[in-house]
Amino acid sequence: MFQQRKAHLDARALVLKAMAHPTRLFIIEELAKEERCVCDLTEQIGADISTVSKHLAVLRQAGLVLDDKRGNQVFYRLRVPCILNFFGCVESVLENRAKEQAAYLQAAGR
Amino acid sequence: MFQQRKAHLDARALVLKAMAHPTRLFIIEELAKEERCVCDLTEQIGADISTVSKHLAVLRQAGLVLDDKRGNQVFYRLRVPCILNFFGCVESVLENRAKEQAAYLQAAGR
DNA sequence: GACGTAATTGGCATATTAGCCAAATAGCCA
DNA sequence: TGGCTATTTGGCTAATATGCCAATTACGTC
Repeated sequence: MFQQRKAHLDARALVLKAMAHPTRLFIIEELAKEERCVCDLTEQIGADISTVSKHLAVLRQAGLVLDDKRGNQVFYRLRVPCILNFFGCVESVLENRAKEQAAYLQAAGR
Repeated sequence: MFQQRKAHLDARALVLKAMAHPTRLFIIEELAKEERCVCDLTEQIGADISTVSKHLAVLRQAGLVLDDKRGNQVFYRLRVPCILNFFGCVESVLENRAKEQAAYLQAAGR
């Protein structure tokens, strides 16, 4: 892997890594509906608010969400809606896997 | 997060996590061109073959690639080309970030 | 069967991540 | 200013991921 290509791959991997956590995927889906303050997300997720805040920081640093302070709460919103398109593709991966597993089980005579 | 939704998010996160590594992104891009044996990929990447093999196992378990043993080598190919579409979206994230950073530096008078 | 090559697996050391608590920061209102 | 709420940050521990080496497995050839 050449120098330049490596740097580019690293940058991409960072964005993907930011998305690659169930709680952060949840946040992304919720923000796709509408903006939310940290307190609302925290209540939905059921974790410590500091944990949620750190997840949001990861998403922000990756460039996936924007924050907006209003009064003493901070509202987050999705910055890059196109990532939602990707979920359809991920679904197809999951479906393929499920089918394959079913076929395997059938072949095994169960 | 309800039980069912959580399971679904976990499954999605697993697929994303499998993609979220520079070496594995490299492999995905190479396999998008054409199938490759482990030895070829290893040479391109320049890591230990066991390391590459493990990366491929991660991609396989996530359902992203398929393997095909021929003779004493194993050829891998991309199973889900739609993930390539996503890279365009990731690029836009990276571009936005770059622009913002440039604006920030300019505002700071540099 | 013995040898060589390709690939996977096990094991280990190191690095990174996640989540909680406690402490600090920031804004609102009395 | 003091008290209250919302959020972020620091610090710690536990869990997970990475990459190498060594050992094993699988295949082809002699």
